[in-house]
Amino acid sequence: MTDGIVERSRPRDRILETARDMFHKHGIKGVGVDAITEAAGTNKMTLYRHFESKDELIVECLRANAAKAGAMWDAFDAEFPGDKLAQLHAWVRKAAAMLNADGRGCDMANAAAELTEPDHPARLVIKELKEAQRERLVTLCRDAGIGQAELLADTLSLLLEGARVSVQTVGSEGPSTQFVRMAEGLIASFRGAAAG
Amino acid sequence: MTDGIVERSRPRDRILETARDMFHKHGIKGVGVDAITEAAGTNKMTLYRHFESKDELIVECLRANAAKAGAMWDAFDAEFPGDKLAQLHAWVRKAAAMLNADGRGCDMANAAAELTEPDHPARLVIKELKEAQRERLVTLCRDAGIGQAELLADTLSLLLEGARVSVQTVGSEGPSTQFVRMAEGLIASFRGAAAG
DNA sequence: CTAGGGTGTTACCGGTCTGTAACTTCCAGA
DNA sequence: TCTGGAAGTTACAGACCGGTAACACCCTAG
Repeated sequence: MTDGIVERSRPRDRILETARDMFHKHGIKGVGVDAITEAAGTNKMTLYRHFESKDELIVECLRANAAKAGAMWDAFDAEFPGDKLAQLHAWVRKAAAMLNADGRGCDMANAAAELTEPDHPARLVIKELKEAQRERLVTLCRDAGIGQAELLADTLSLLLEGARVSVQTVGSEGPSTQFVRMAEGLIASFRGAAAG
Repeated sequence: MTDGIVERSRPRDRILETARDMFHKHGIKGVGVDAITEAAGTNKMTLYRHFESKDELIVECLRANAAKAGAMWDAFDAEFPGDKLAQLHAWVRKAAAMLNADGRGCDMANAAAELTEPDHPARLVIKELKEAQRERLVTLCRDAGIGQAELLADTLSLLLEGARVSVQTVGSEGPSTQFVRMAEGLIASFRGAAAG
């Protein structure tokens, strides 16, 4: 009974939240709409009144995930207003904390692995949301005064993405344990280099 | 008609090869055993005479993948016998080449994303095969005379793993384009540091 | 030539999947 | 109190899934 989340709220919200949780835990193709609606304390007809298909529900879940990630960034800015470097270090800490939180990787990456049809509606939003996240990290690095901001941001992105899949494949005791060390080393190294 | 591979060979081999190809392209849950056997030019009964279940077929495919990867390592050793550093650079080049080969990431990582049941037979072999690959890369780094061989190997692993999912999510024009640059920079940096 | 094992064929089982139809119930707002 | 829309219920369609049974075939080893 781990998939609860049946607090009283509007059915659409319950369905969205439950679907996010279950997609994350069991994968997209591993969860049927019946299971979602049951866990959300409602029924299939209500789901199809709010979402025209399972695919649209998937897309909506991905967007909701991105919104939550965006809120995380805003929290960094609120916690260290103006101090971009502190925000970057906060990003590293937060990323590492989420690594050990659960053994499931990034929902977008997992969705991309599952939804292989090249024209699946989810693929477009995955790409656009990932690009937005990259842009945000690049901007943070640049505003933190780092010279090769793009390269650092991309390296950190790949490291984190890799750490997530590593946790998923070999567990949290594998290479991902070194993520903070790698990331901090990189930031220090890039800070040491000449700024543009 | 992209899923062919119906050359005349023993049915078991055809099934295994076809399944590897189709799992890679369409994901595990995206391919049914009927589709595999049809593409392999045989039928479902023959499949179940050679594999006791789809899960066992999946495991066998993963092992075959690992064997192919192992052959790649042997090729490095044959091409640059004794020169471990050259083999490491060859590894980087090969990894980068495979990145742009197709937009699908690592089969093991994809399988781990799809097969969420914690006791799925595939999860065990994924972990053991990934750990073997890590061991091999660590050994190569160590034999190349790098001091912090484990840290370099783990960093390179995460970078590659991350690059693979990046290709899968935003395409080959994203952060993964910088993979070689990142990897070579890391190797140079680790070589510059003091050796144990 | 014959026997037997590997293979192919067809049909089927029970279950699950997404998605829909038709109808009832409930509840809030006028 | 009445009404209209949102939500719940039941049943179903049509497809696909993994897996099995029973039987016909073919080809090679003896």
